[in-house]
Amino acid sequence: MTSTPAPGTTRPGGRTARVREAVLRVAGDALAEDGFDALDLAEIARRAGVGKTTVYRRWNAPGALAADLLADMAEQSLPRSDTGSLHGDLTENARLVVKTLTDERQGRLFKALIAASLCNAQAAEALHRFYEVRIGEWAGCVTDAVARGEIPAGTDPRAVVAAVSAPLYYALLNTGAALNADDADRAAAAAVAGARAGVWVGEG
Amino acid sequence: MTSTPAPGTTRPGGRTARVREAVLRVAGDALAEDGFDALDLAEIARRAGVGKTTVYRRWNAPGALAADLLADMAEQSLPRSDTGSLHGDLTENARLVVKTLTDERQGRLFKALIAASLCNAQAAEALHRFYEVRIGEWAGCVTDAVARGEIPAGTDPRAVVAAVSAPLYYALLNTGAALNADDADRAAAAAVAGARAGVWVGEG
DNA sequence: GATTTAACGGGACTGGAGTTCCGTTACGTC
DNA sequence: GACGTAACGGAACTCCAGTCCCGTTAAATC
Repeated sequence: MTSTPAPGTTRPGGRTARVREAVLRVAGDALAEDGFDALDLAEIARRAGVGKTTVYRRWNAPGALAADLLADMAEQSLPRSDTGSLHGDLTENARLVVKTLTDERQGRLFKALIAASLCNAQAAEALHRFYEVRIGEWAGCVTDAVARGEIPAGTDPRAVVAAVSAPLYYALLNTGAALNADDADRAAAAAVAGARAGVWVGEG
Repeated sequence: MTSTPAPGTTRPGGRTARVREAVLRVAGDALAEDGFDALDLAEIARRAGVGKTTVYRRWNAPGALAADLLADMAEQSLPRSDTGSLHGDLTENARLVVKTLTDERQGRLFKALIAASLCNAQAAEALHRFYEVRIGEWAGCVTDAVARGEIPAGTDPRAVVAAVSAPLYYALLNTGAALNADDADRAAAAAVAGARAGVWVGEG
């Protein structure tokens, strides 16, 4: 389809990389401050000290910019816990999620990125990949628990990790309920209870 | 602040009601088809056979239109199940949610409305109210289960109902995983396991 | 370090979303 | 059924997000 390669791919060196870094940083700030619908590429360019044309050429839509930011975030991996018990590990995971979502900047940023994913196919794909990566990073807690005999063999690790985050995001997005450390602990405890009961044994 | 009352409140009769109905129906179609970011009030007016000025006067922002649609949807209550067991009730609830979210039109509409809620404060409030209403409608399943002695006294009914939907929305929004009846059954089973384990005893 | 051209950047341009103005219609009230 | 005015609707207007054009800079390759 596109006979010409996408801008930034042929010469990803010095200047191009600096422009991308500056734009992504400013875009993150703008998304956290004003939300996805207020994302104005001209404003981003001005704040990043970059030509407006450049931003429109490399990220022709706001959704593509959000997608690129998500791809960048997915690369910044943070290590999982290993407390020795499934309950301990998942509780730490849940508290980390709550800490992130209740952080002023981070919480707004995640909301904006989810909004972007609901408005743009590229951003949607990038967001899904981001969560696949994050879930994969914590899946080891579950396989370790299986090895220790805490939960049944055949338990789907990703489903358990997803079950921890799910009620926290449901509160953030659907009900709008405020989150605290108790919510994190309950989310982890519910996931452990489900795993012990064998709810996620034998998936696809 | 606003000395003049909002348009549509003083004379909510015939014509005004017809305009609102036509605009909300068309807005729902447009949101399901093209998503929230593509919502164009001029286009809505044209399709609804209504003056562009009228739409801008009554719903000055796309988010307000989404909020009004959500308020309308919240009024259309649908009854909960009563199968005689918590597991049976929650499974029916979960399957209903999956059926809704996997429906071509409904799934897209909900995504668009959640996007709207992430871009606009009015829409956010309306969405949160919508889910509070929906959760409240099914809370009786949990209080019944407590009365039957299936789960511990003091269990928070709303938390249990929310726990059923949470993983389904997490799949829809965060991971992008396709949903099926098995996912519904597992969501319900996990909520039951958590409730039996007393995870949601003694909240707020 | 010379050459090629990918990528950047300023400035002019354009299309359409959103606003304003004002005449028309019909809801609510007596 | 007559009146006052809330709400509707057409048309002209404004403003700026997004595009286009073309000259400039610097990354990649030899």
